[in-house]
Amino acid sequence: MPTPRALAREQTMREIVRIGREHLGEVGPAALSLRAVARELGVVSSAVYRYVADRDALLTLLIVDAYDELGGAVETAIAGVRTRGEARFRARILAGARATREWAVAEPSRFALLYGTPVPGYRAPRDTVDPGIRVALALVGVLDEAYAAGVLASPQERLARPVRADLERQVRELGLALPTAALARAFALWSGLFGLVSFDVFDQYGAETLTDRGAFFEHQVGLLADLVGLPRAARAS
Amino acid sequence: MPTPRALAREQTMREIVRIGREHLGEVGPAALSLRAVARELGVVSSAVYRYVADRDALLTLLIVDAYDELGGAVETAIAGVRTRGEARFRARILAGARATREWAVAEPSRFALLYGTPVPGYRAPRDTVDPGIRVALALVGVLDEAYAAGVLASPQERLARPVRADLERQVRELGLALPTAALARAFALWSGLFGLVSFDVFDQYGAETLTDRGAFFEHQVGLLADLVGLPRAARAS
DNA sequence: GATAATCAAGAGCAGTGCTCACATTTGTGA
DNA sequence: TCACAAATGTGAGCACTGCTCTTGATTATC
Repeated sequence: MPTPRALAREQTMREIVRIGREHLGEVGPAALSLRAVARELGVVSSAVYRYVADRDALLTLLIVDAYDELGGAVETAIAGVRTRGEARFRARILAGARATREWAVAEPSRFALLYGTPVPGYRAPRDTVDPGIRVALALVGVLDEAYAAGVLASPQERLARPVRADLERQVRELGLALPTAALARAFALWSGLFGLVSFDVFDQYGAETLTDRGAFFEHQVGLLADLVGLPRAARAS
Repeated sequence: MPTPRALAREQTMREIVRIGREHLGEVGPAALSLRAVARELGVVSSAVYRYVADRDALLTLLIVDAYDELGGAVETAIAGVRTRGEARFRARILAGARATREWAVAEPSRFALLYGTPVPGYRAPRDTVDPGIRVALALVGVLDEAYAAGVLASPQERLARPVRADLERQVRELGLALPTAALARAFALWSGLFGLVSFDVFDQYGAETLTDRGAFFEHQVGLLADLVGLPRAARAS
């Protein structure tokens, strides 16, 4: 039976995260201010240190929060795909990628918090790694299923010994059916996806280079899906 | 004939950039302090505003500086490739990619300044876009040559209309021989490369996932080179 | 040589993260 | 029930930040 004080504490905690998230949306990670959060919480600045050790601790809270939301969005997007047959895997990857981009475009500051410059002096604690790889796991999961269904082309390039060893360990730890070379390609999909989204959100293409970034993204993800060995919908039968 | 004062000014300017670059290496973009630069310059904090309008202006200076160095490194790496025959294009792309990663690993803060979270409230001015695409241009140049030499496979996927229009304009403006679909793939190479480097520099792979990141990177870039249509060295003759 | 542009200094404003001594509230064991 | 201890909030304070403004010194130019 939780004491009322504990309840109040939990609620204050949630409130802090809420306000932090809100401010993050307005100013970006580097400018996030504990004092401003305290102000909006209606409390003097030093009081918030009773709940949050550090500015870094607040960032960690917000990082986990953001990872969770992004991970959830990608997972539900993948789960919501209704396509049937061999094309379903490619459709799932596309849906997950689209969800990633849409979340990032809608929440650029939070995306930046996760995949941009690490905040100065900030070292990610343990709690952030599990939610951090959720998106990657979702993508790899789809590819693993595709492989099990015999839809995924098996790459035949050879891997250097240390790379092979690392990937074999990953395959074991995650309990995958995927061959190691295919897992390597899954990594390419993952980092490629975030390269695309970063360039988009951080405006790395010139301002007037692309008129329809959504369509461009779609095409690029299609290329990544090719790379990873997923067949195109229109089969050359 | 430049007056001595103008000379002094230029030298001070260079000194500011030098110190800024140095501090950047220690603290990261968000924590870069004009006051600290002034201190090390041996001058009171307000004096540096005679040379640099803003903290943002200093960042712009450093951004251009970093873009130039990275661009130069990539260009000389590409120019230094001695491989002959059809394999030379792939070797050049690999060399450029390697140079990118090596520069980024050696200068994580400056890489972050270029490709990480845009600094809060910072809007890139005109001066930064030209040096900003130097790496991209170098890569595209290699691919264009490869295409002209008949070594680059021509992709046959179709492009959505807005994407095709944008890419066609790019082809025209840059005076490329490359088909638009190949340019699309060149973009994939570009963003993929920076996705890889970002993940590496910003520690996005778990801390203990990869034991030999250099080898892993090499493999991944190889995949991107495949994607873009460059033939592997070992031909299946 | 007088005038005007340039540069440096120093004080000051508003903001930041964070610490500490202190007061108040709240939970708990004797 | 009451005293004691833990938890929570306050306000002052330190050292730092970006940036502005006034004042004084230096330097170029007419």
